[in-house]
Amino acid sequence: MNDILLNVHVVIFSLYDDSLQVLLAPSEKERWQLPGADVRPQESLEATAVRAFAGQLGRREAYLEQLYTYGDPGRAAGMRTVSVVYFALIPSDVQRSSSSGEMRWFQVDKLPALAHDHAEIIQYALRRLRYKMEYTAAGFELLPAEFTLSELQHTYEIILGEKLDKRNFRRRILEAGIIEETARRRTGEGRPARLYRYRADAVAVVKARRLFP
Amino acid sequence: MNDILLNVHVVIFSLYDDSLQVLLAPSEKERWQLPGADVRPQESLEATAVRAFAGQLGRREAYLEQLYTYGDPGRAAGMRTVSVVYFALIPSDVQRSSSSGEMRWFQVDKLPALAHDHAEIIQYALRRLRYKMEYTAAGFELLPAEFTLSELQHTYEIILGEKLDKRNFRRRILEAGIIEETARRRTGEGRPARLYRYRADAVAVVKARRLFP
DNA sequence: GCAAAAGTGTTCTTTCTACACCCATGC
DNA sequence: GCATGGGTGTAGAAAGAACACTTTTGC
Repeated sequence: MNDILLNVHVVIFSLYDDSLQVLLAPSEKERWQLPGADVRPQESLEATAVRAFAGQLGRREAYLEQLYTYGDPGRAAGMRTVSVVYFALIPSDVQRSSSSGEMRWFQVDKLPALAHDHAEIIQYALRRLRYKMEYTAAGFELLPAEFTLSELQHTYEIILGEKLDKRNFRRRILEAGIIEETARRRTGEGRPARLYRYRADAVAVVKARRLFP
Repeated sequence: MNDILLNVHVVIFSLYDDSLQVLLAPSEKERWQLPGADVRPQESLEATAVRAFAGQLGRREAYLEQLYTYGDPGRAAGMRTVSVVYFALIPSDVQRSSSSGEMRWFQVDKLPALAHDHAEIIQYALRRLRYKMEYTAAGFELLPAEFTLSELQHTYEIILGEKLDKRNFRRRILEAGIIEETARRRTGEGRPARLYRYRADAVAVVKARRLFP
């Protein structure tokens, strides 16, 4: 059973510049890879996942979910490697500290050459993210704590890759009862927009049916 | 990175006696556990999963899907253990060879005392199975190659734990186009029932919306 | 001929989709 | 006062839910 290397990788998504981005670390031979870390003897897999991108992000907690475990022989050059892969969603207002290490953000539709099977892993994570967005309220995890309905709709449109109807979107999300008004408004160009926040008490309110599109 | 044990376990579901059953192997101290095996150096995780219950079942291939990877320190007594868990669906017409080893089938609602976190794992697998049944056509994997609509409906009722309307069920499943008539009928008590089979060409026909209830 | 399971349509309700104009602010 | 994004309702279409009787066979 030994001679098998066990590590954790994380597909970290964030919304930036009107596009969905993934955080990657440099790898050998001009390639890039998913941030990762080896599992320490007394550390949970989730803790390893968090450590894989610690320092890279602000304090605020990210949404983290286990994605899949890849372990076929021959998927990595050299030693037999089993990778437990997580995916994380980072709010768009956290510091994108380009410091510490040489990690960089890439648009998911403009990825560089990737090591091993990491391109395939990202595609799978993306599928899961889209799926998740349709049935649950995962979109909030990519936004600041307070957001306007337009920003939220925009998030869904970017990830799902399709335009949504403004009135239907608003009706659905308000009826679902997963967000609530705040007293504040965001001002900018045009009429100020009311700010909403995710309802902490509405964790599993996600009903049976699809929320979106 | 060493000192971590990597193995694979499988939650094997089958339909029997009008109830959903799970295959378990004896463990220490009067407890039972999910069938499992250690990963060999040149073996894929899926192959390990198959090996974990080989011999126990007939030749026909089972549906196999990765469920989750459990790896928190302290989840198993002794050495730090990471378990990649799969779940499998076995057609109800395969031989239930009680031979080879001492494995036994248990009703999911009458489980014995289980080792480690295996009770929790089975509960999670059951949730996933129910979820899967609603959105996909997974029910067929628990039935023989040919089956009647009543048997299929019965399968769904057992797993979802609720009665379904016969006419609506038939309409929906036929409109979904995932099964097709055969020329044969099953005879028994009452009027003979037409036999259907799963359409091999209808793999991903599963549309956007829920299939069932 | 009767018990047992198979098979078959319609109506009502709910949900979904498509669609266009007025409002509040900054410049 | 006009450009910019915010905010609002309704009607027609589609999907879902509820419901009861006839048919075919074995005994």
